[in-house]
Amino acid sequence: MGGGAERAGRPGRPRSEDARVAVLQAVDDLLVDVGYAAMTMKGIAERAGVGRQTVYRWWSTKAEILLEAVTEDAEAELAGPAVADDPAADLTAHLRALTAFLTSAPAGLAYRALLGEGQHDPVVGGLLGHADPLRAPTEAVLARLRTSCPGMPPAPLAAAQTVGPVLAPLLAAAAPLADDLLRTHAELLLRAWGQRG
Amino acid sequence: MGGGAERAGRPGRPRSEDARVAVLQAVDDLLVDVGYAAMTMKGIAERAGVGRQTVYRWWSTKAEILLEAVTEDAEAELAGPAVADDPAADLTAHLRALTAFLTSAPAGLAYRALLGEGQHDPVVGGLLGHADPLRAPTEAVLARLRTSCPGMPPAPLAAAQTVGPVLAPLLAAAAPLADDLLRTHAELLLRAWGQRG
Amino acid sequence: MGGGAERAGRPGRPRSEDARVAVLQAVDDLLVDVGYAAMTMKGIAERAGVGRQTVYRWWSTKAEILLEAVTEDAEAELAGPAVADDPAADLTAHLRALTAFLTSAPAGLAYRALLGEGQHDPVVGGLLGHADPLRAPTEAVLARLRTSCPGMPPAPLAAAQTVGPVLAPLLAAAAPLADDLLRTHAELLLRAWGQRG
Amino acid sequence: MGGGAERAGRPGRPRSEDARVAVLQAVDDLLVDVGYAAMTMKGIAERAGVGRQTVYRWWSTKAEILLEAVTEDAEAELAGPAVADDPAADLTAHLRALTAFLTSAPAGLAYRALLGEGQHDPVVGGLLGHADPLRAPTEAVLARLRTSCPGMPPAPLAAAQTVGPVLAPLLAAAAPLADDLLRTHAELLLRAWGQRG
DNA sequence: ATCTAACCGAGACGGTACGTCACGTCTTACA
DNA sequence: TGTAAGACGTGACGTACCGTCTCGGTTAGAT
Repeated sequence: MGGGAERAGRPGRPRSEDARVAVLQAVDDLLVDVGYAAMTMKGIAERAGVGRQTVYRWWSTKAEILLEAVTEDAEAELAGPAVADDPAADLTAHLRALTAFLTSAPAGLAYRALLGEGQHDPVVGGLLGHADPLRAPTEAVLARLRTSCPGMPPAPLAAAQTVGPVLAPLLAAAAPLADDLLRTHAELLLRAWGQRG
Repeated sequence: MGGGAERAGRPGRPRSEDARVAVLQAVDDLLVDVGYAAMTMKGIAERAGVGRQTVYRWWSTKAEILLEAVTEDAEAELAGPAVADDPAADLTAHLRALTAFLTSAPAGLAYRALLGEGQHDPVVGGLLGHADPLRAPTEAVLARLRTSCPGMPPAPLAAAQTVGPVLAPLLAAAAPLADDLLRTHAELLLRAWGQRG
Repeated sequence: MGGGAERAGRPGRPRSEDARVAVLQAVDDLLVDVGYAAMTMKGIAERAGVGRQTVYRWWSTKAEILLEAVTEDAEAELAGPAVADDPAADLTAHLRALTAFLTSAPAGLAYRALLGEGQHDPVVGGLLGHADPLRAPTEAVLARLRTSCPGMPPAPLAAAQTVGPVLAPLLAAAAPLADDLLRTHAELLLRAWGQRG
Repeated sequence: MGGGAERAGRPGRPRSEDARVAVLQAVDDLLVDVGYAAMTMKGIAERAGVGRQTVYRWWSTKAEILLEAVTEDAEAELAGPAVADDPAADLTAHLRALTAFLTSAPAGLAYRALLGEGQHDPVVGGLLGHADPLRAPTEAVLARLRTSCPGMPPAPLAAAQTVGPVLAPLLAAAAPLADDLLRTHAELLLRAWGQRG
């Protein structure tokens, strides 16, 4: 991976931060310009103005580069801006942010591309499983709701019930849930979780 | 697509059904043997004992072949076997069948591969949107439940709430929901839908 | 070959003269339009409006078709038009006709193409050796000259000395001998042959 | 062409001389083993143990490779070994060497193949026109003869009269002139050139 | 002020899949 | 039987990208 542990006074020329940033930027650009499938390691190196070997030295696959490029951005873009004191409004706002992220944000497109690649390549699937950028924001929302939802199920199911109905139509049909259905979704979740099982 | 309209007494040698079947079988085999990513048009043709041009004549991409290979099988494997008279049991059984299909069945693996490809290639995404093999079985179950669920939301959301929480963890983390959580998921859905909104 | 022996009351549909002529015409056209190298059996059949199998039934290679198409034309185009009573003028006229045939006439281009193919394919080389369209006209001229040339060498060498200096620059450099050099060539030949060895 | 201008301290990995030599050798071998027509770029690359792209990087066609492979060899093989003081013997020796080269020497076979290809492909024809391997040796012989031949015509015709009668029967009939006719040919040439026009 | 080691760009290397083309054969319906 | 049409298995085409390697050069810490 690109990050890597810092190395103290090692001899030799240090890694070029310019090159690293140029590669990450090139990946972002290419994803928008040509799409994930048409993106190649060769193309990334050329777009970044970087030697091919330099790319291979720090990353193994385009998915790895994309994951690094996307990781920080995702959390920033998904961080619920203002928290309403109304649970339904709070949850609905999160669902809307999630939908917007997945359909419009560059990082969201990258995430969907990675998710797709994860179905083909188990290594990518594993990386995503450990570094799922959707998890932290979702768990933050659920933590706020937990006090008013005594019947909320264990975290994995609660997260799946929250995110799944938003994610699935996007992945399976490339069509997001309508905006009013997001609100209905939030209300139904809270109703189900409202009473102790 | 491989099917194509029937043609009456056209001149020329007719399409070889042998070749068509051999290609579809080869795709099934290769998906299991080498995985979607390592599957190539060249490899498909060779495994099928068929000319490369013959493959290209009837299909454009490996995704198209896979979609044809999988379409019929999917519905058969997902057809709810026995319908319990208990709604919760009925729904839970469907969710289990769905999980099993997606994690174990060859057609399920193919579906996930296609879903992944759909994130990269909009054409494949469109094909899946129109021929989603999960839709019909799910709507059949929901139709049975509708009488006892006066609060069930519109079909798109109801289907998303049913399938999404099962699908999302599989796609995002390659980890299915635990079996008991499927049961809890079903009960929570029925609770939310039980009372009129 | 296309010609073939006549067959008396054989059963079945007789060979289509239309198809035969269309193929020969197509070969002529294609040679001019796209050149020999780009000419294919498939293209010939399509240009002739004829089934591919029909071409293969009567000819094996494009060279064979071309040879049949060219054979008659060649002698006609090379038949010395008017015979001068001056041997030098007679010979020079023949050399000029030969040069014109090889550089300009469609049949001449076809002959050069066949000659080229003969270097690669011994079968074509053999066909040409037996059906050389240049031989008969050349021998006719030499026969007329023989009375005034007591030193003319045996026919193979005489023909080679006559035709070779015209042919070689064309084949090796795609550049014909200049017109006045043709005249000089004729005069030198006659001088060499004029006195008994 | 394979040669190319020398490049000073250019960046990047330099061209592999091993690969270049292997390709030229492979072409020589294949010409003998399978003939020109059956020789393919793919086959050349495989026989040379070289990537296909490497072949295409430096040469466009098999003819180009063959031309490079043959250029040096040709002059060496045709260099008149010993020069007799008798003009007729000198010229006859050259004609015999030429015949042997064209009928037996590997480079001669390659030259004939190129000559054939030149009839189909004008690019090859042009290359041959500029790099005709027969020209230099022939002109060397004619230069030696010129003092004793006051009637020798301009160089293009003299060369054509010398080489043409040897070359033409080989190309048109795949049959060389008989050995004694070569001697006769030389004597007739010298007789024609001996007296001033 | 070297020396050494790791980095950098460029680009050629042996491979392999791409999608297309033509090969020569075959299998139809029709004449 | 001959014919036009057209699909068949085969295999070369020329291109693109793979991941590796080898150049000349650069940039640091260690000597």
